[in-house]
Formats: sequence, C-alpha cells, structure tokens
Amino acid sequence: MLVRRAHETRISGTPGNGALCSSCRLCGTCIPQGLDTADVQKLETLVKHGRPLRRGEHIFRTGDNFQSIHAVRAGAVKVYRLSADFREQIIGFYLPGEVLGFNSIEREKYVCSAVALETSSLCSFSFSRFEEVCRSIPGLQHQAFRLMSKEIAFSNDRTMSHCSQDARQKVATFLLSVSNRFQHQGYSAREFRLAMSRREIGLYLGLALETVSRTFSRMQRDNLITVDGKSVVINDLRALQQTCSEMGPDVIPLIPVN
Amino acid sequence: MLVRRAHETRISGTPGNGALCSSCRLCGTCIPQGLDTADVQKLETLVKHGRPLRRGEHIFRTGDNFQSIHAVRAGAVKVYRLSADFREQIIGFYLPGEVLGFNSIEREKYVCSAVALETSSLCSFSFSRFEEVCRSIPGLQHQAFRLMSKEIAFSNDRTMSHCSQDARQKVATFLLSVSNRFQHQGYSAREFRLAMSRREIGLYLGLALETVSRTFSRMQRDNLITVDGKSVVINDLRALQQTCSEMGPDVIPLIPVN
DNA sequence: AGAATATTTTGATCTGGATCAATATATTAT
DNA sequence: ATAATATATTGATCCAGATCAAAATATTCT
Repeated sequence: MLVRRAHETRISGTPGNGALCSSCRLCGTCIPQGLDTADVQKLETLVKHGRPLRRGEHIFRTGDNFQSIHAVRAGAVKVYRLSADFREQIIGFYLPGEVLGFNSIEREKYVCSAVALETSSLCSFSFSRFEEVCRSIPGLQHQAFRLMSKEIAFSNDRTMSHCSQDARQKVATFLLSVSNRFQHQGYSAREFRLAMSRREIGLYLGLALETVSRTFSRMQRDNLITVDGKSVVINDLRALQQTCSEMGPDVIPLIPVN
Repeated sequence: MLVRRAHETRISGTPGNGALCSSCRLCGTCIPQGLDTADVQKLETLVKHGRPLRRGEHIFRTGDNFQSIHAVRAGAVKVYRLSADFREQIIGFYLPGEVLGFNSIEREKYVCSAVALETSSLCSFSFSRFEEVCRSIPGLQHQAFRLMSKEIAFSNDRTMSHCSQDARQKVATFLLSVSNRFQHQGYSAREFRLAMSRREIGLYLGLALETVSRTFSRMQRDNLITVDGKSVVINDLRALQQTCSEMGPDVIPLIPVN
C-alpha cells in the first residue's frame, strides 16, 4: 500500500488520563527513572494518554507544531521522514520505555513523522510544561539531559556502524540493539518479534531489503539465530557479539593522532 | 605519526578567565544565544578558559570523567573514538560556536576523545554548575535543550545521508554543511580552509580517502568547486545543493505507509 | 635550505552489496 | 474459504566504491 490509509488519523488530544507513571511497569527505565515518589507524582500531572493506536496510525507528522514529547508505553513506533526526492528515511524505531520527539525541540515543528508499527500506547508530555517542571525538580532536569545525551550517543553509534561495518555486522548490531532494549524493559533478550519489515530494516541500516533477508538466512545457516518471518531467536549471543567487531584480515590497529 | 605526540597534554584546569561571553563575537550563536545581558553575566561566572591548544592537543579522552561541556571559541576540534578493533571513528568536527560533550552526560565519562585540528581556543563549563544555573535561568535551560535537540537532529541527518547518498552526494553534503556552519559564524560561505585531512573526511563520511580525493577532483573538473589541498572555493552553490538530492533515473517517489 | 615523513592524487583491479527477476509465503479483504 | 495483495526469499548480473599500487605534493624536522 502506497497511499494514506483510511484509518490513519492523528492522535486526538483526548485526555483519557488513566494509568499513572508510579504504577507503570516502565517507571524505572522511562522518564521517571531515578525520581522519588513525590516528584513522580508531580510529573504525572503532565501526562496525557490517547487511546491505543492501531498499526499505521500516526502520532505526529513532519511539519506539525511541536508540542509534546512521547514515551512509548506499549507497542513499537517508527519515526521516519521523506528525503528531498521523496524516498522514505527511517530515523529510528522506538520500543516501550523510549521517548520520541527530542529532535524537534529546536525547530518547534516536528522534523519527522511517527507511526505505530503495531498496536501501541503512548504517554505524551507537553514540552513547555515539562520544561517548567524541570526547573522545580532537579532530578527531572538531569534525567531529561541524560535521555537526550543517550539519544545523541545512540545516534552516533548508529552512524559509526554505517561508516565501518559491512552488511553482516550491521544486521548483527541491529539484532543486538533490539535484544538489549527488550531486555532492558524486562522482556526476553533471546526471543522476540520484530515489529518492522525487512524493507524497513534495510532502510534503517542502509541496506537493500534483499541483503537483509540474505543476511538473516546466512546467520540462520551459521546457527547464530533462528528466524521465521518476524520472530527471531538468538541461538549464539556470543558469536553475534563477535560478529559486530570482527576485524578484516589486514586491519592493523593504530593509535591515531590527528 | 601514529603514536602519542610529546606535546599532547591534557588541557589544564587553568582558570585564566579572560574574555567574556558578552563581549564574544559568537555570543549570538553559541550557548548564550537568546539570553538577556543579566543572564549572560550569570552564565559567564561558569566559564573557564584554558590556554589555546595547538594542533594535536587533547581536550579530553575516552574514559575521562565527564565534568564539562566545551564551546569552541576559535579553531576546529575533531571528536573521535576507537572501534572495538581499534580503528578510528569520527564522531564529528566542531567549529567555532559549537558545543561538544553532550553525548557524555549519560555515562558520566567522556565516551570519546576530542583533539584540536589546528590552534584552538575553548570555553569550558562545569556541567553540574551549568545544570544549577539552568534552573534559575529558564532561557538557558531552554537553550540547552535546543542545542542538544539540534545535535540529535544533526546526527540523524548524517545517518540519513549515509543511508541514502552515494559518494558524490555525501561529499557535496559535507561541503555544504561546513559552508553553512562557517557562514552562520560570520565567515565566508564560499571560501574556506578545511582543517581536516582527506583521510579524516573519508572516515567521517564512510568513504575511502581515495574516493574523497577523486570526488573533489571530479567536482573541480565539473566547475562546482576549486580545491587546492585544504582550501576550498565553492563556485556553483546551486549545483552543489542539487547534487545532494539528485534522484536516480528509476526512483519512483512514493508515500510510504508503514 | 634540504632531508625525511606524511598526505594527496591518480590509475588499475577487485568485490560486496545493489539491482533485476522470479517464486514462495504471509497477510488482508471479500 | 478463496482471492487479492503485500512481503520475503533466493538466484543471476552488474557496478560504485574499496583496495592495491605508485607517483606527486605538502609538511615537518634538523
């Protein structure tokens, strides 16, 4: 499908405030990480929950006014944009406990679109109110800086991966990243379902979708993983980790000066 | 040279506080952007200036305790790290008015090294004190969020470039990025000196240094630019911009749904 | 200045992954 | 269910850019 689907509506501003941060399973890893009970309660007053989004529904679109940052409570979100020549580019995939929108603060418009890859729930925080609260809760301000710092470092890692890794290494790095992030949220690190298609993985990694598919097949043949469509089992975590940093035969490690 | 040079010393904590933000030429684009005079004066109390660094001197190294963020006042800084197999990876080049260190907040250690590419001056801000001051100056907190947001967006742009551009497009994008950043700081957009080598540009763009060199030569042949070693003149800005977003002949622009 | 070293340019060759193509398998709609 | 559509797999071919090689400039050091 290549045109906008009927059920793709923008998330409504519906308050529908229900579940609270303090009782949320992700409290320890999401925005409230490290805050004490009193501070979490102050934070909770900012949260807005929309209804759950179905696959294909957008949270925001490129050019919309930037109002809020959004934490994924459940599901998976794809953040993407179109290049100057209208090809899709994937900024990132966001899993439960992860926060999207930080890249749009500077422009005051969303610089990308965000769409649910599967049925997903989000917690939205008005950014201007969030900033106010940050001033009265030092730990929250610090956590905001930490989260943004992490996003910069993560994005840097991804760029480094593109600069120096071949297809097999990129795919291994991707699988480990997803695995680690699931594990961090309390899910299995060894067994998971990918919410995104081969095409989307390819766009994310800068590879043709055929290359992604072939690499999965080869990794399965090598007993590193078992893939069946979107479900992945990691059979040999160690080997997968080694794949990511394997040296070519002729690489001479040198300490660079300039 | 592939070993640590004798003159590479860490920047000393020497106060040597001299020039002030309010009288700095970069006041409008650096950290103080958008602050009123009174707030800039509060900010100034945090600034530490070291002596100017010569080419090859480090500001910090991977693993050092993260204490400060650093604004480039003059010169050019390379931020890099070593991959698991000890190859150099370039996180970024920082020009006057730009701030480095944001990617290290989360780990509380510098996750990369920073080295002067040419004689450079820096303004360093203790990050913990900076956070405190942010709480009392709303505009400063907002500016911190803006700067970090910008860095996320910039890093995303770079990743997108790697995913979808060929060598010529990457080099064009790089030249325009440098040009824009110089212009933004009040230097010429059309004529500048690159502080980094072909090898470093190659590492930054994920290209072999030979490819960078060949691409420069070809762009010169095509009258887009004039290169002579490190000095670059942009002869046809428009054409260079078009290069960045050229479509292949068979690209059919489509609106992606998932 | 001149020697020594590092960087850049250009040419020749090779290869990983893109592209083209066809079939197989999921998913969605009726 | 069954048809229609989208996604995934696998094979064959091709090419942009990596790698190898050598000469030409720059830069640094004494």
